Amino acid sequence: VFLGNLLVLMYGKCGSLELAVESFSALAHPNVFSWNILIQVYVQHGELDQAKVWFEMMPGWTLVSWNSMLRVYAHMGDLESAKSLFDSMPEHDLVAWNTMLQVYASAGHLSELIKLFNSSPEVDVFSWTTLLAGHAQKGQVQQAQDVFELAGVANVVTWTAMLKAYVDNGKLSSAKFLFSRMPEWDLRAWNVMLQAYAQDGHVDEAIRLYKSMPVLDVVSSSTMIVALGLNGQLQDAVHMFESMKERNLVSWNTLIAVYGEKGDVESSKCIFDRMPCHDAVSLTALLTILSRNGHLEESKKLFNTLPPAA
RNA sequence: UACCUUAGUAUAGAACG
Repeated sequence: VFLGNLLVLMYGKCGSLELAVESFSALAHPNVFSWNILIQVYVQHGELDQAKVWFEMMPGWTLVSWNSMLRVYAHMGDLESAKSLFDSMPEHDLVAWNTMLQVYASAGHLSELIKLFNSSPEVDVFSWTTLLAGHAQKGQVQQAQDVFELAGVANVVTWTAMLKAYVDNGKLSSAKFLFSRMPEWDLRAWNVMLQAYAQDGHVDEAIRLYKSMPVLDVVSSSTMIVALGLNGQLQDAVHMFESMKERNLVSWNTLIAVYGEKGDVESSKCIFDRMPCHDAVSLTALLTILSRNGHLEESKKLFNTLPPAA
């Protein structure tokens, strides 16, 4: 069972729901861990409704199960269900409180978030970071900064959340300063800084940072594609795309959008056709590009190929 | 003894402002 659990987890992390479920069903006697892992896998794949179904099907629950379900509600934005689950849980640990904080944060209920933070019996770096991000998301940079300074605990995630707060609110110089003072950097931190340069049109700085990064991923690349493409270096953007070893849906969608911004409808279409699969973003991107450039008929035609909505 | 849960990154549109 122990090894079987690990297997379910591994499949879940490495992409395949089917394999994960298969190995779950292969377990002769799944225990609470197995069930918790199964739910977790579904959450990671965004299959929230199914995660809930599994949760209700479980023979028994632990704190971890309830916490996982709280997270499901957080993702669904279902504040009421989250609240009532939280209230009906027989006990709460720090993770439960933190997850509930996250519920309010993702629902955008800042005042409730603050209230709950203040009534938490105990807080840690997770709680502080959630509080910080909650303020940032509402554009309250100064308050976010206050939280950052008040916290007294900060790890690379906290620093990055603060960095993002500056970036999202157009404070590039503060962002640069903070970035230079970070005790350590990881891929996400670099990517946020890259994004800062990209959205401000500082292509050269972006390129310099990109070249100095010890690790890169698909996020770094698509960020650079936008930076290059929208700032007069479309060729380089395309070149970067073509030389990517791994692409995901976002990589493709990004290039479609960049071509669209440049009014190059043909190339957008071409990329769209080359993609291995599409999602709602790819479709709406191409639809708007077509219609904005006077290809209304073609846009309609594409729209009509869509399966009827649920 | 061992396995599970919480915070920070990229792409389209729409709404609110």
